[in-house]
Amino acid sequence: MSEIAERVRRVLDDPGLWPREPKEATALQREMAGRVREEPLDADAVRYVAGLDVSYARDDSALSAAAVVLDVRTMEVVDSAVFSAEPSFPYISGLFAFRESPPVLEALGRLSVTPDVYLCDGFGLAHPRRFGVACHLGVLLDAPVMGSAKSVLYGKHSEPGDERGSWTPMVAGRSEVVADSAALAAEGAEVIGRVLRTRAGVKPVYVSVGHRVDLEGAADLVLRLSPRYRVPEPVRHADRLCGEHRKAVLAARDDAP
DNA sequence: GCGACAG
DNA sequence: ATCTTGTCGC
Repeated sequence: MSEIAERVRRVLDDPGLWPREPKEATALQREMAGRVREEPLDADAVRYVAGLDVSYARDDSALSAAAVVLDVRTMEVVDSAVFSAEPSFPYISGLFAFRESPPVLEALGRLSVTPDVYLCDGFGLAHPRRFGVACHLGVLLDAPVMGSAKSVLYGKHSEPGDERGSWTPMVAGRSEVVADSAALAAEGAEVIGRVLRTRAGVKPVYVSVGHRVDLEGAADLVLRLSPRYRVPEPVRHADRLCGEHRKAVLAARDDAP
């Protein structure tokens, strides 16, 4: 069994990490947030990136998670894994990780290639308690994780320029669009993420540090991973894979009750 | 108390 | 997230 698979098993089997009540989950986030570490990420040294995503049935009766590993140097898929089950935690904004992490970890435990860094479809530090799913997975695995979300949950930001690669900082505070978030950052506001235009003229993505990466390195890598579409390639692949898997599971279930 | 609210 | 066809625009 791989090192990651062992770590995954240990984490999933620890009942103390998976509270059933929102109140306890929030308390656990506050506790675990102190373990997040920001470290320099040399995007040039990264080779394998794992994109993570989860797909749900409309009635919430099933879910499928996928992890797809890409070689950044060729942008080719080198490994992938999926896992299906029933949701064990409701969707509550801010407690997203308690719903998505278990199936994602199960998928990660089934990979053969060990990723250098993981990319979540969601936030890391850009979270009310500075502990989004990217931080959560990072701390549980003690691995480099970054987050790339498609909409804002928390934080003030201004709109980046229309060109691909243009960006503005996200700073702590209630979700709000401001005239100049870079000025707020320069005045000392806590920078929690970056609004990044991965495709000219298209809505940007929101990048934040999960664990053991830095914002600069994460944003650099996310941009490289998005040469053509708004959403970074590893996440696009994972999105497609878990969606197909989830549909297949539902079809099989309704086909042979 | 009211509104917001990753996927 | 999911349910869904066509359609507006470069």
